[in-house]
Amino acid sequence: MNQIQKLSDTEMELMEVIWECDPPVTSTELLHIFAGRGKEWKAQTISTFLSRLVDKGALKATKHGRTNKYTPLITPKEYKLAETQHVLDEIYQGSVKNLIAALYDGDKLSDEDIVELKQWFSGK
Amino acid sequence: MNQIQKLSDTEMELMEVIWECDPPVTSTELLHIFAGRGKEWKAQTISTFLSRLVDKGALKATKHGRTNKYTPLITPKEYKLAETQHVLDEIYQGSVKNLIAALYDGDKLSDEDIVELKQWFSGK
DNA sequence: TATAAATTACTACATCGTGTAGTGAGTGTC
DNA sequence: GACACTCACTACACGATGTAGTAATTTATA
Repeated sequence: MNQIQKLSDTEMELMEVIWECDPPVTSTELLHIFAGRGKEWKAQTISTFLSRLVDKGALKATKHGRTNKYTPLITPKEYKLAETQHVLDEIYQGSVKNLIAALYDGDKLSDEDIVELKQWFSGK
Repeated sequence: MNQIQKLSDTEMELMEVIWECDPPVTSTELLHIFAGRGKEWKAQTISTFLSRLVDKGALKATKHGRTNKYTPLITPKEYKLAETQHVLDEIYQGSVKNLIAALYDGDKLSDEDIVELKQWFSGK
């Protein structure tokens, strides 16, 4: 399993977009997508982030002629799961029960939540 | 509810110790506690962290003569809960069910976990 | 085939958070 | 009143981050 380094907010923004539009993508495509959303980045800015994402193991670059095509090495699911696992380990000794209990004790579990979860578990 | 800023690793280390030994505490007390654990910090280093923790809203300082006494403004529970809530909101749209489902889909929920959780929920 | 246009790789740089600590000023203590 | 201690303020190096310039390479084109 690939260890993935923590991504910064902007790096995540890039990844979200890359995950959405079906990869592989080029820096120019991304440039246009972001321009369309009002993010007027310079081409180099995008390139820098792409390189860093490659360095961090989130993307793979393959040269097609003069252009790089970037492909994700992780899925959003995997990344989010890793984040979650991290929190779980750090704060709750890896125990989901501890997590749930903490939320409950902290009044973060509404009655509806509980009903929903009971139902969910009854299906397992 | 007090908004608390994110604490760095070392800041958390301080907080953990402060939470353990019953507050309020002075910088000198902390200095000795850390010295006892092999953390040979300068007095000023501790002081700086304490100020920052005050700035971040994690501690309150009250002057007793020349000395400051520091009292936590949040409990470990509260802090951890806030962290958890943050992740929950960021990644799972605040839905505990989404979280659980993601863990399940990612094979992070063992059979024992499920049994344990079912049992826990049956008590609610 | 020489040149223009595009894209990447390398480098730069300001800003911020962090870990670590010095200095000087104020305030109890003897 | 001299001394010692503690705090507030300031400093600083380092790494991450956001942003981008420059130079080299490569492709399309005149």
